[in-house]
Amino acid sequence: MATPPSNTLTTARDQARSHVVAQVLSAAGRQLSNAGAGSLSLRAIARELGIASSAIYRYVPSRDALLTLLIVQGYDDLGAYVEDATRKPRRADLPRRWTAICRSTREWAAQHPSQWALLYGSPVPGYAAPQDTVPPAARVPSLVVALLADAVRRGRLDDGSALPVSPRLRSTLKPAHAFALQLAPGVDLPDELLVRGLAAWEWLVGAVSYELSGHRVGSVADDDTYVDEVVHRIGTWVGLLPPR
Amino acid sequence: MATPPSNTLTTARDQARSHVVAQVLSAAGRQLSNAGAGSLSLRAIARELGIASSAIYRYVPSRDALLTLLIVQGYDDLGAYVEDATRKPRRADLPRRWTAICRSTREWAAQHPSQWALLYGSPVPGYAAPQDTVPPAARVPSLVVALLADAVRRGRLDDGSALPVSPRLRSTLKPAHAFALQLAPGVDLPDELLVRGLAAWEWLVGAVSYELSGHRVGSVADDDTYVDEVVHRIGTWVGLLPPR
DNA sequence: GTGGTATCAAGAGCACTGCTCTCATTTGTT
DNA sequence: AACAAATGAGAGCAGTGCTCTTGATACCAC
Repeated sequence: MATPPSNTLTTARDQARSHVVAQVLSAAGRQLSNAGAGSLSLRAIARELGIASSAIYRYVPSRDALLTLLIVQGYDDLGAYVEDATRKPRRADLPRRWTAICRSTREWAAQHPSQWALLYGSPVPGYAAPQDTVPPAARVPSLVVALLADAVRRGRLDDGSALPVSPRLRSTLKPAHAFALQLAPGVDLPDELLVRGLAAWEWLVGAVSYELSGHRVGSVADDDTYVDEVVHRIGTWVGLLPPR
Repeated sequence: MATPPSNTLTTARDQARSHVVAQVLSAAGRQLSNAGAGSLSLRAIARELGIASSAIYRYVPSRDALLTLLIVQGYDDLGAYVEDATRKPRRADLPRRWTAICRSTREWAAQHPSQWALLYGSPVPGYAAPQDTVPPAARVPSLVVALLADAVRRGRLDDGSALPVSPRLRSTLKPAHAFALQLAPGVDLPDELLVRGLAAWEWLVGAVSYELSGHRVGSVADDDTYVDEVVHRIGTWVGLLPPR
C-alpha cells in the first residue's frame, strides 16, 4: 500500500502536532489579552498546557517567532472583522462603507487592545517584521483602496478640494500606485486620491491608537461622539462623504 | 546656628544624591536609545555606574517609576524641541508655525525613536500613567492651541469648510474647551475649531508613529516628500494654510 | 513482527531579570 | 563623641528565555 499523498498532512502525528500548536497559539492569545505582549511568557503557556517548559520549543522556535504568529493572526482577525462589517452596506453606499471601515476597526481595537498594540504599537527594537506579515497587514488598506476605486468608477468622488500633484510626489507614490493597480486593475486611481486615501488610513490608525493609549482622556468627554464626528470629517475630506 | 533653609537642598549628601539620580537617568536614557524600553534593565544600569544592583533602589523605587521619569523627561525634551522650532518663524507667519510644529515633532521622533515609542506607543499593560506626566504631555498640544488662538485673533483662519457643531458634540468638547480657555484666556476658540485642532494633532502623532513603526515602507518611496505633502494638506484642512 | 529512526517529553542547568532582605559602612547632625 | 539617617554590598527568591542531555514514544520500511 502506497503512502498517502505527502502534501496533505494526515499522519496522526502531524495532526496531534498541529493541534498542540493551535493550543499554544490559543493560550498565547489569551495571555496576550490578559497581560499584554510584554509579559507573554512561554513558561506560563507551558504551565497552562500542562507540559514541561522545554517542550514548548518543539512547537514554537522562540518567543519572537510566537509573537510573529500572533501578529499574523491579529492582522487576519482584524481584516476578517472589518471585511465583514464592510460587506453589510450596499456596495453603492459609499458613505456607509467608509464609516463601516472606520467603526469596525475601532471596535476591534477596543475589543482586542493588546493585539492592536502588537500590530500598530511601538515595534520591539531589534524585531523586524518578517515578510509573511505583509499580506495580512494589507487586508484593511485593501478595503480602503477598493472603496476608492468604486468611487472613481462610479464618478461619485468629490474632487472639490483636489490639489495638483508635483512630479516629485508622483514618483514617491509609485509603490502605492502599484498596490492599487494590482488590487483594482480596471480603474486608475489618480495619485491625488492615493495621498488622500493613505493619509486617511494613517489618521484612522493614529486616532485609534491615541484613544487606546489613553491620551485623549483629558480632552474629550465622550470618545464615541468625538470619533463619529472625525470619521465623518475625514470621509468628507477624502471626498467619499457629502459635507453633511 | 540655625539650619539653612530646608526648602533649598544644599546638604552635600543631597547634592551627591541628585547627581547619582541624574547619572541613573542618563544611563537609562542611553540604554533606552540603544535597546528600547522593553529591555531596560536596572541591573545593567547599576553595572554601568559601577554599583551593586541592589543599590539602584536607593535612587529609584522601581522599574516602573524609572519609566515614568523617562516619560516625563521625554515629554519635556520633545516639548522644548518643538517650542524652539516654533519660535523661529515670525509670530504672524501662521503657515510656517504650523509646519514648524509638524516637522520638528517628526524630527524629534526620528532622532529619539525609543522615547517616542515610550510616549505615544503601546502602553505597558497594567501601567497607568501617573498624574505628573500630564502637564509635560500637554506642551506640544499647547502650541497648537496657541497657534489656533492667534489665527482666530488675527482673523486669519479659513473657515470655508466649517461644519455645524451639534449640541452633543459641543458638550463632549467641554474639557478641550476648558484647556484652550485656560491657555488663551482672551480668545474664545469655537468648538468647531477645537475638533479640527485636536484631530490634526492626533493625525500628526499617528503619521509619525506609522512611519516609525515601518508600516509605510511598502506604500511610499520617499517619506519626506510624502509627509511634507500631508502636513500641508492637514494645515489646509485646519484652515491655517491657503490651498497652495 | 522487528529493527531503525524521527519525534517528543522531561529535567537539569545557564545567564539573566526585578526586587527584598540583612548587615556593615559611611556621612551629617546634635 | 554619640547617635541617627543614608548608603553600599551581598545573598537570596521567584521568575524569565533558551539549550543540552536523557529516556520514552510512535511511526515506517523491511
